Amino acid sequence: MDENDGYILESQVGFIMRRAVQRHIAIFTSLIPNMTPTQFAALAKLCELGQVSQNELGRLTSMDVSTIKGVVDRLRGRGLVFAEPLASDRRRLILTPTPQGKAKYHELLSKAKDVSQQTLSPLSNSERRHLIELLKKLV
Amino acid sequence: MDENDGYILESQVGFIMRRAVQRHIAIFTSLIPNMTPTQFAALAKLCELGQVSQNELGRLTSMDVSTIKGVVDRLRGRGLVFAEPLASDRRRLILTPTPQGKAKYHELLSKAKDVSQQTLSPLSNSERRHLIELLKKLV
DNA sequence: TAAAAATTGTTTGTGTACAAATAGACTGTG
DNA sequence: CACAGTCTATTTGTACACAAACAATTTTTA
Repeated sequence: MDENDGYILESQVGFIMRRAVQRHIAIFTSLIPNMTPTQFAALAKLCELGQVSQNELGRLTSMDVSTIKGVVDRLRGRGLVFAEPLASDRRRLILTPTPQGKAKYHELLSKAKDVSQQTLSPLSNSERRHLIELLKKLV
Repeated sequence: MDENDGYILESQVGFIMRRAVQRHIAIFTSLIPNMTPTQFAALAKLCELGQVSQNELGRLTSMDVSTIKGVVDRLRGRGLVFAEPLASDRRRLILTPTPQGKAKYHELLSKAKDVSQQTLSPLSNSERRHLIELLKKLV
């Protein structure tokens, strides 16, 4: 009997996805050195919506409550996001992008597109579409 | 012009991959509650090789030197891995799976296969092969 | 052989990621 | 109205992930 019993680590979907994400983050970091992919995702979604509570932003960007708190705190610390409790529901912490936050988002948008392109650069156009389609079925 | 300028967060490859990895880790955790995917990868590779240095194991499993140290320390703490300095090159920390480590690996192997299958369950067989093929081009 | 370069491992600091526990605030039903 | 359940946010603890700096040990090369 084979020791591995037919289990090849390098062919497991989880292992490969982890490596693909690592490569993507490296590309992101090289093109956008002073912001993380997670921070950009939160800022982008917030700029798209204009106004949203912290937990709701977390849900929309697939971040756990304590993760989104850390991300938002860092964006607030950099003056890109403004937060205040909602008067009509004092549980909620309402977030708004600051003018600098909006400016930063628009400034980084084309680079963010480059990140996606560069991540997908080993693939043809039809392969890119196909990959996105398959991955969307996996979430 | 549109505010988003054609940038749809939910369609960016990095965002989708992050979500797919989150789902995969959730599946892994539900089927194998007392070990992380990373720890299992390190243990699996070590059992496959029988003997390897810590940094080399990190390279083979795509883990940074400080990441692999933490992972190995936890495996050692659970008695699954044995470590000792190599006499002929005193920089190297040589790792070996303990008998319990090998037993644990073989015990978890079929569940690890289930994790991969369940992760890919929204896809047909040909889609699964295609996804793996495309992802391998991305690493 | 002596100095320079490379390799291995450790440590520190920052940033996700998630589980679990907690507190405060709202909502719905009896 | 009361109170049970739900929702928001915070806090704590564990575990990756990586950059950067460091010490110790080979290896290279001048």
